[in-house]
Amino acid sequence: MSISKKLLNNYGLRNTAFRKKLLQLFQNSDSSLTVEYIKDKIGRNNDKVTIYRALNTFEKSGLIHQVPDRNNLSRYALCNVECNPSNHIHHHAHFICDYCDNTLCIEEIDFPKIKKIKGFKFKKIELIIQGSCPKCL
Amino acid sequence: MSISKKLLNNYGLRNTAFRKKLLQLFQNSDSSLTVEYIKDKIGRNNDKVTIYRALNTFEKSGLIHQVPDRNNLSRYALCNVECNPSNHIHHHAHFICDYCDNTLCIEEIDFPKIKKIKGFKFKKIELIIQGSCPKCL
DNA sequence: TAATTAACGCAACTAAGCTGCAAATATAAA
DNA sequence: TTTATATTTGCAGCTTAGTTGCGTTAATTA
Ligand SMILES: [Zn+2]
Ligand SMILES: [Zn+2]
Ligand SMILES: [Zn+2]
Ligand SMILES: [Zn+2]
Repeated sequence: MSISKKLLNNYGLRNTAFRKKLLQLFQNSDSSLTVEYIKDKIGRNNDKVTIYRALNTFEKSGLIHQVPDRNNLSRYALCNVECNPSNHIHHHAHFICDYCDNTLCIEEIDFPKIKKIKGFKFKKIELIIQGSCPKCL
Repeated sequence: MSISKKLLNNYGLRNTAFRKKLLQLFQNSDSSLTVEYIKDKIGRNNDKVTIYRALNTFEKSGLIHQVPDRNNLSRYALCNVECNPSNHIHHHAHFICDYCDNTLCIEEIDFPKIKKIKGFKFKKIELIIQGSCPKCL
């Protein structure tokens, strides 16, 4: 399913000019985006509240997913096209660069199998790696 | 080396009444603590700034380490006694409970070996698991 | 085109965490 | 023990990411 089709279908999202611009920002980037970056790129015509709400909506729809950020800010990356509101689980690692503060989704890593522990129920496993990214190495 | 001795030795930390109380809170708990919890337990005589600064100092000394929190709040847990200012790396997973919002250090999990990827340098690997803890299962 | 409903923009708010400074307390020196 | 020095604490006020409410605007539907 194409991303614009998902935008239309899921939750009856309306295809507004702002949302198209926002989606393009993600598609034109090879990494995740912070609100600050989006604010800068999208121009100050659009309010930060609009950005926060759109990100929220996009996340619920399975268009984007939140990724960890070195400074604990809201940060999002595109999902693969298989995600949707009810199935929205990723099996890739996230890499945080200590130097450029970027976060990257890394599909190349074999996601570790974690064996159960008595007394716990595991629902989601996240692997976060810190270090230096190709640009900063 | 005992924990209170570490408090004295490392970084020349002064053994104040507040710090002893704070350290005891950690020692008397089997999980990690938030600032909110500390505020409640320690009484309102002590200012939140004092708490934040003490936590910061404790972390630098290798007494405690920050753990992930479900709501992105500051949350800390005791280190094992081997930690110190210059060697402060943990090889255990962190478990976040979706129901009681607690975070637990889990030593029982075999920490996965992640193989290198060309272009990256990995310095630290974190494993974060979500689900329900024994109390909430 | 008109009616309906969702999205947007603005202003004001919330709350975690930080900074600066003066007063209090712990340690070291005399 | 007293004095001097350095660190910690408490207070007040600040910063800023993210949220809430509400009236206006724009997209979809009939
Ligand atoms: Zn980098
Ligand atoms: Zn990702
Ligand atoms: Zn629980
Ligand atoms: Zn831990």
